[in-house]
Amino acid sequence: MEREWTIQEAADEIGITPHTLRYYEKAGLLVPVSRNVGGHRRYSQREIDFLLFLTRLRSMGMPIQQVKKYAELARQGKDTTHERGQLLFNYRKEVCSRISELERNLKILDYKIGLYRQGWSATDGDDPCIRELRQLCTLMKNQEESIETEKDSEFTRR
Amino acid sequence: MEREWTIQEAADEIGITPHTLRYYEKAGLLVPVSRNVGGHRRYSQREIDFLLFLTRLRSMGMPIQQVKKYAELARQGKDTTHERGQLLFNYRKEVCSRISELERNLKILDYKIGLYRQGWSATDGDDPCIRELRQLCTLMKNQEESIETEKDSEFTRR
DNA sequence: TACAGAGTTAGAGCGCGCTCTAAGTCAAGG
DNA sequence: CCTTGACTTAGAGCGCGCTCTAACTCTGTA
Repeated sequence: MEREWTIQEAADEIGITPHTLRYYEKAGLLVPVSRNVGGHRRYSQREIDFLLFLTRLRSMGMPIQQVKKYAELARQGKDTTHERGQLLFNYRKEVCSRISELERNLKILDYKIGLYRQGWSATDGDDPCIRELRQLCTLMKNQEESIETEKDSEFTRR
Repeated sequence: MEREWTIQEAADEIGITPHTLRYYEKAGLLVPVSRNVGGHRRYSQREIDFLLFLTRLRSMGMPIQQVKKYAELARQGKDTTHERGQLLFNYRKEVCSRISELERNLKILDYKIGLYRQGWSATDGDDPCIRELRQLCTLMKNQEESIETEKDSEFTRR
């Protein structure tokens, strides 16, 4: 076996464009990939798998720089296992709080949609529950501001 | 009463900067706000409330253009009630699918974190469950691609 | 009245993450 | 061998959402 993929094949497999794949390489998300005699890139299963995971991180919203950090650690091998775990664990917390922020904001959206379903419009006068909505919005805003993620808290190798 | 807010006060209330507030006005998210004799902006409670809601939309990730669309409809008054409801309802669906995408990706993250907790590293050889992870990643990728939101489906004024 | 500090404008700049271009090289079927 | 299409590079461009600058004006307290 030892199958190899061209850049187009790899891109299709991963769900990005060849452009982006080269960009990721230049940006340091991957170590320069091997080439055939003519200088064309050839991707191994291992690289595809790694990229599949990196694109999951990206699609969760992890910034390129942080993905790069993770990739560099992974390249450095075993010594960085714990640090990588910590990095992913911290990011997990971020994702969780983003999810709950979305869910909190969704409540406001649902409240408004509810009003619209009843045919309400601002020109009827104030939103009947404007005070509640105002409170809700201000609350959300403040909760966002107060999210000071206490870092490195609970990830430990057991 | 009829309290008015300066741009700085309004910005503090809403949780953005005066710069951004002016930018929103220029971008058409608000109709040009009233001025005092010297030409300084003065915000009313009504405008603050409206902005509080718009910033909720923004922090859910709604693009400026779409927020603008909503704001324009709101300005046009009662006739657009249903359309505004529809707009918010469609966006609600988007937010929901983003949340579930995040949750699906979180599973992959948790899986990896689990491996790291056990002290695993890529240099030990392949991820012990690489086939599963690969499958999982590919699956996520495909689910993302196949989200073709059937628009305008279920919002109806009852 | 003076003066610090807050406000005004048009427009430039920036960080992010791609995305595309141009000009050239390689691969492979007929 | 020729041709077509995929690949290569360095670097420019872009869309988004702010964010800042410069040069100026207004406000309000001492």
